[in-house]
Amino acid sequence: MDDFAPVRASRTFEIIAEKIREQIRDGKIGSGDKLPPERTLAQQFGTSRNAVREALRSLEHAGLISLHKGAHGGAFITDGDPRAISQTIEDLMHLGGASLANVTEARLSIETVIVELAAAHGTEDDFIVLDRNVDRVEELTRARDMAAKADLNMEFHVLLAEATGNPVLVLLMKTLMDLLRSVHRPITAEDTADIIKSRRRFLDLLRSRDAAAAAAEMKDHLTRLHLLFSQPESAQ
Amino acid sequence: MDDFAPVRASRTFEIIAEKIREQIRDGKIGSGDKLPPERTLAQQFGTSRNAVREALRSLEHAGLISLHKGAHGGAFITDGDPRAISQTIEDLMHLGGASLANVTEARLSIETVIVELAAAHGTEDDFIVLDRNVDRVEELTRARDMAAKADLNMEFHVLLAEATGNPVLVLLMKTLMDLLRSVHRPITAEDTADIIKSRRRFLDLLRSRDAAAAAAEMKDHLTRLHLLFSQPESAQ
DNA sequence: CTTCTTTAATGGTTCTACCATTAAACCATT
DNA sequence: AATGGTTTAATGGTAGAACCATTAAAGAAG
Repeated sequence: MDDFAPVRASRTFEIIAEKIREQIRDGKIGSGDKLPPERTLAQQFGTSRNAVREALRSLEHAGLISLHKGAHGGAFITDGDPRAISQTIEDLMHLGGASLANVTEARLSIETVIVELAAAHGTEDDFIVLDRNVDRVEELTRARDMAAKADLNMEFHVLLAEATGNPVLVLLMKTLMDLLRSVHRPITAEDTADIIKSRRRFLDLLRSRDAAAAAAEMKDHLTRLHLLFSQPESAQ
Repeated sequence: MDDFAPVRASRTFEIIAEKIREQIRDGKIGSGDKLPPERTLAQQFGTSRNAVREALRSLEHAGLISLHKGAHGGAFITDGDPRAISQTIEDLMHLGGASLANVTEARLSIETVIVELAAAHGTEDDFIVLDRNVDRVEELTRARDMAAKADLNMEFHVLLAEATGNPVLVLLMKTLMDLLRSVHRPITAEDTADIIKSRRRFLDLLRSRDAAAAAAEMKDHLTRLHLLFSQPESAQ
């Protein structure tokens, strides 16, 4: 591996960014808090406003802060936006030559693992949240609100990841969903009844802690969707 | 999900960054190429150098470019640095409250999947590369070069991911390894003989395309290491 | 031919000024 | 009093010029 990478903590804006990161790590500032205005920060750190801005730019790109203009604007600590990662992966995909099929395969693989862990560690509360999601999908299907339905369908997978109790897996799933969303066409109306039925079966299996059967059900469902990929309209 | 996010493509440095991204996507500039100097870019885009610098900052944080000072320095297109993602995930872990155990669990899960795919899609060339890695680990063990050995051991997992032929999985594995490396203590000398033996068995199973047995061997090995975690010295 | 010095290119930093947007305070009309 | 417009101050965004620090190459000295 390429260890011994040049250290370069020399640049002042990196130091500034690191100091702010520290404050977040140490809990001195947390989600929702506002950082002082740029001019104040520049004075406090004894640097130029430019350096502060470049530091904020870096933190913003990392999804740690979000900037708002105007009076009572400023830099606010976010609750962690996974889109930062998605963007990065998307960039690297272009450089590394990854395809949509690669993303899909990775997603299928991770989903399988998540199902197993969710069956093992998921609580009844987790399952109820999943139930509700399916209920809402059913409603929206009747209302023919396809855009909202697509979002909910993606949310299902994220909620499933949350049932594992592992934030890292949640993050990975969110990232992959975000990636897929950026290239997907609007969802179609068809197959929805099937999806809902499959989901209900899946949740039953999850409740009975039958990881293998649940994984099989999910895999079955996903590969069926996977087939739709090559066709003009696909989804989720 | 939180769609309808504020668009905000207004800021000029974002437009600049996007233009450069486009050039990379369209292949007009590629890995290793050098961007024009900041002053030139500012002139070309008709903006201030400040805006250009903030755009470059963003691209740098994304791991797309790397900046070098001095004559013949400049902004060079990289081949995609996964450390950008690691940093981001590390940040989000702090915000989201993820633990080292969470990372380890995620890694174990993904590793299992990777083994299966590697057994299915890996070529003899891939396996040879893995053989060589184990050979080198053996050498370094005799030479007692622990630092280099630790790197090689991590490389093994990345190489295994490469055997799946899926760049996304490679990226995920690199990221997780990078995360683990940042918190790991130096590897110990013990158990190395076991590791090497286990790896050789593992490669044999991989060659015979016995995904299940290979996964079992790897899982066995990893969980044994996992146990060492709670003890003062651990590794890889 | 080697070694030191100079030089020019380039990113890093600072400073100052001004623009654009936003929310709140204020005021005027109804 | 309620409504609606206007001003104002706070704050991020942009611009431009000057200077510093570092680096690699060219040139000078030995």
